[in-house]
Amino acid sequence: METDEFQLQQFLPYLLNQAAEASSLEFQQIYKDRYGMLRTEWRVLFHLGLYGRLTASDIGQRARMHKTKISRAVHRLNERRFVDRTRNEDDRRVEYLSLTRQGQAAYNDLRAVARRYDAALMDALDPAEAEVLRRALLKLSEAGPGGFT
Amino acid sequence: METDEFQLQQFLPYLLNQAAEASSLEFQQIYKDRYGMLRTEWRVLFHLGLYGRLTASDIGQRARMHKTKISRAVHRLNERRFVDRTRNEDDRRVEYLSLTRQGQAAYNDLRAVARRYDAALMDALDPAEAEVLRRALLKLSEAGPGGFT
DNA sequence: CTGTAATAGTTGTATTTGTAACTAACAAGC
DNA sequence: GCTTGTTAGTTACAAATACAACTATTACAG
Repeated sequence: METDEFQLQQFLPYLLNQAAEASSLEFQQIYKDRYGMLRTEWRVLFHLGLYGRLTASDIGQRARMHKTKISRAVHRLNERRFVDRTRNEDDRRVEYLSLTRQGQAAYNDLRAVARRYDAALMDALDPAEAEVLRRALLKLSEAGPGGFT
Repeated sequence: METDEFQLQQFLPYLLNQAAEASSLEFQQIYKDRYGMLRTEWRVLFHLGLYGRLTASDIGQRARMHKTKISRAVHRLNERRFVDRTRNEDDRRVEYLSLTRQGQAAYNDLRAVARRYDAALMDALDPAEAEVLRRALLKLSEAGPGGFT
């Protein structure tokens, strides 16, 4: 048995994807069932709930989401009266997005669920471990491997 | 400023997804450019490279991947002569999958890249942190939050 | 002004994915 | 044997995504 054998379970991108998928599954089910939202829509909703009025570009930067995804998510959220769109009259290219009353209610509800969900996930970890995990994930989110290719 | 304000950056599924996406991007580019593979195909390739001959169901269990994804990945990998399919004559429902010489070569190449890539990712973390991260990710991969809904 | 480039956001089309229904082969009860 | 159920894998169709090309508006150089 070679000791330097490559282990798939040790490959960080794989591990991260597995953990991300496993940990998202049940929560995804909740916003889908309750509000018929897709992941992109949920993300837009949460950004607006957290930061208030934003443009599509703002959300794109913060969430690292492509503008076409955002455009379509916003369209659907607006259609279902979760989001208001108001054009900036000083620069008619940009449009401000904000939650409607209904959007705010959905956000409040899902935020509460998310808090409990997060706590339940954390139960699998001890507190020190959880803290290190968060820090590490933030670092990894910043960028990929430094100038790999 | 409320101290119990929900923070999106603290929500584990979100953090995990961000980190997974960021950390997969460049590697994804490599197997796509060099071998025209999709993520599902890469995963099948790696499972066969690591564990040798497997059935589609075996891969599905190990990788937590749906059978239709595997079916399609195997089809394409076979088409491009990366994997061989041989029917089990004792039970003609099952089919054994294994790497061709060409598949083995691709696996060897990508495994080497993955090792270096992983090392580069790890450089952003200190060793103790990396160890905790791996353990935590494995725990989270096992299951979602315990009986949440 | 006018032409060129940049920015915000949208739409079109080809890929990919998810879900359910399907075929084929085996197993087990009667 | 024949029905019923189960398992392995595939296929069909709807939904979602990626990528490129597009419109509309502003900026700015000459």
